[in-house]
Amino acid sequence: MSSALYDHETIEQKWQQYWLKNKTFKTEIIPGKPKYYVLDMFPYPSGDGLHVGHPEGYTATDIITRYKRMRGFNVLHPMGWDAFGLPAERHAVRTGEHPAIITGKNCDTFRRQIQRLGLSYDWDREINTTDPGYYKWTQWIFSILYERGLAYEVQAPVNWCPALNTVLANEEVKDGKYVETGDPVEKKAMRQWMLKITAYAEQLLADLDGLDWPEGIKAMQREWIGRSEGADVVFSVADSDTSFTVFTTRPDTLFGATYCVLAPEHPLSLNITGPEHLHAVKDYIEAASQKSAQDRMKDERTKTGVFTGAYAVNPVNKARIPIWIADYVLAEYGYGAIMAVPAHDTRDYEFATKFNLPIIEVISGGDVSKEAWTGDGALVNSSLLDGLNVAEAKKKISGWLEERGAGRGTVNYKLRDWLFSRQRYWGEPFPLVRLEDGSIRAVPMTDLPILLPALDDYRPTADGSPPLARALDWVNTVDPVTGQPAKRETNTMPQWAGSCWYFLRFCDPRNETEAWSREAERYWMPVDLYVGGAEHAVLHLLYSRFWHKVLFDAGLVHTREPFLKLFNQGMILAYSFKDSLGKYHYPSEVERDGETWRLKASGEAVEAQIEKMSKSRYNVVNPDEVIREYGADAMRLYEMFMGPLDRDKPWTDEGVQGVFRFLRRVWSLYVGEDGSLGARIVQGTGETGILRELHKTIRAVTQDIEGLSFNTAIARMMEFVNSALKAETLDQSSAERFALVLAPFAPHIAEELWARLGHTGSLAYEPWPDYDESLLVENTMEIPVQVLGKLRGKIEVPTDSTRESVLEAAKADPKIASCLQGKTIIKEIYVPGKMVNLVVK
RNA sequence: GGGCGAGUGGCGGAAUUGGCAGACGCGCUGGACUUAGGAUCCAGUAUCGCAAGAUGUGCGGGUUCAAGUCCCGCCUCGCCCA
Repeated sequence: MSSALYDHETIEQKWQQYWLKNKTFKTEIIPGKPKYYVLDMFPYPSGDGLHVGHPEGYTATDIITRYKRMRGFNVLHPMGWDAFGLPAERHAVRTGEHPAIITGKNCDTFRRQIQRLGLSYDWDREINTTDPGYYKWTQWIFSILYERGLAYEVQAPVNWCPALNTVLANEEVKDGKYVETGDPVEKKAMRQWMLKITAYAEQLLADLDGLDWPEGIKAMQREWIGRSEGADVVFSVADSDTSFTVFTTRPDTLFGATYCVLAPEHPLSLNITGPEHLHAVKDYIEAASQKSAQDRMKDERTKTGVFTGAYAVNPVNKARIPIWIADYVLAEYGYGAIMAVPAHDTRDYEFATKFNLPIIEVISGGDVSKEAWTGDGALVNSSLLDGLNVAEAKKKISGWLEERGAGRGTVNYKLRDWLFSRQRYWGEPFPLVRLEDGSIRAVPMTDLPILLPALDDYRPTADGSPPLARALDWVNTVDPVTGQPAKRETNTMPQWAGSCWYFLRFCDPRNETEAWSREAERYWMPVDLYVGGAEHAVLHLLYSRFWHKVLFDAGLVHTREPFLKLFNQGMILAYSFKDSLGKYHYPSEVERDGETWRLKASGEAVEAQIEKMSKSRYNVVNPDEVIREYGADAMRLYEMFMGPLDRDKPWTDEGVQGVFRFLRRVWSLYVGEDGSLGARIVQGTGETGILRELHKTIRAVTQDIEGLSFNTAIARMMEFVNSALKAETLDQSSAERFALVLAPFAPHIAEELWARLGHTGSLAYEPWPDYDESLLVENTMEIPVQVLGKLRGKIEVPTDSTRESVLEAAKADPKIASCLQGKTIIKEIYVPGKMVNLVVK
């Protein structure tokens, strides 16, 4: 092993095999040793293989993992596959092959690619959500939710995506489209399973405060939960014995309510409508049912509505106010009914203006003849509330309503219950059977897992039932308790299910008798650092927090929150090239010509832009190719060197070459031309200047790793190597220390250098090098001197100089002296160790 | 419209509490070595200027001995919520 050149391929293969064979990164509970749990958002193993975006987060966590190990922590760093999902199911539909087969192949590809990056996962903990040994426990957790009354069935309008043949959760739909594919989504009434996440709304909101998460993500979750304080107010319907409740965030404006609005879906809508209005109301309700919620919100500008002919009685002043039906009120929010206060609500104002409804000012401060006033002010026209401000009035009126049984102060949430069933094959079957009398039985733990049956055809049935309905032998079963005939649920769980608890399974992945042992959960949880993309801000992170809280209440985990610190890596973008027709071209087909890019073949100018990588834009960078050419260490280093971890940044091939050159320079620092240890490396003491550089580097890199500022850490190491290559000698001990510092970033080359420095075995558990503060102190320091805030010169003074001597030296400097000629110094500023500024006149 | 984030050389990006703007890398320019160079090494590289010097962190004000950093008012882009 004495090749002179930096042969990344040989080195990387050698050490990857070494790590695997020696199980270098195998992790076990070591009582008393401090633990650190570093988690990546585990990937869906798609058929396209790894994308350069994946290794960004994985490399970052691997650096932290390797660093923490060297710091003496027992680090849990596992990897697995979130492998249920639609692409595998589509493949099954097309080919008739069981989705487990393609899933297995894809996992193999991902594992191989990830292992080539030299990531230090404990592969003995690998998990796969589609493994019956795993989803058995997903089913078990569902049973816990079910038994705790948190899972229920509804027949309700749900988000149906015709292109996918399945329903979707609220969180998966935006602007009437599925967020992943953009396929349109419509409302359809279906029987579905829901999880009562709303029962945890308050806790999910409150516990955000204690988390070390990006503020933006916390804000998004807060917004999604959408807590609003207000009041329920009961309005009776005039000349009848019915009444309805509205939720309002502005009970203070109750005296300004001039009409009420029911959502078209409101149960009273037709009942209260007078005969002469019935036809119009029916038509309106029919039309509204065709529109999606998003359309209804979007059409805000052109508000529509219809009068019912009925009146409501305002409980505070017995005023009779008309009841309208309008689709700007959504059935899902609050009670599907509002009191409208046009003077102080923009949407109500528009509606009132359009339909000539009265506008009564109850809060002063604006001009309600022009627009709604939504700010604070003194209450007017409000009898008992007059003179109060908004906050005081809210409080007082809530109490007043409560005393009279006409309402009460309440809290409302925008968060809806989680639609938890999907009409798909490739997901976890529900651990439930339905008896002939319609009652539901949870399948006992001893009968889990409920395995997915193999099918000849993975499509939905002709009558639109989910694919599982084809497996008649499977569907028709018996009640495990009574033996009576029963049918299985044919819906499956959404892909989110498996990822809601995988971090718990990683603590104890081979346990066959429990989902995790109490001991393992106590030792490893919570996750100390969780790194992944921001696209999961609401969905996965909210769902798994919810499950975790349920498990906490069930006494199965010991922390309220699963993830202490969260970090979102940015996206890796890439240049794409588009011709005048809008057709994309591969980067290999274009070349630079000064400012413009041209097609190599025709010379035609093309437009270059930085975009998200995608196959259709022909700008995807394949990590396998990068590794083949430059090696895993270069790949890792480049992804970390591109810029701050949390920012989006474009990939450039030249950038990879830059870090590759750095690694070659590192190699040449240690290895001589004949392949043996370089002549520069000496025993005993080397140059002191380089020793100081090393200690500065260790300090900087240590701080940068702690702050996840890997780009600057790498810059520091580059500086060190540049200096070290200029030095005549580098002592053995410094050479060793630098190899250790480099190791978390570029582990293969670091291991190889460590070995060539005479060590046997891996450096993975070597202590992280300390730096010596006293070595960092220099005898002299350079002080910049400004005159009137402008840099005019620099002086070299002893580090322990007094203010007086520094100022004297500054004034004596010839360049400074010439600037001072003919001027009077009116102020002398010396920032110790930093700079001098002389103010002159 | 509201909330959050960003705007610094040709490019990616550095810059404790306000204290030398442009670290490090790419690219580019020149040179060395070489049959060759898209390898490697050396030097240079914010802008204008021969130079002294002047100007420079999206725009306009302000605070300060000193502002990329703090304050006020704008503009542009990204994300989230309406």
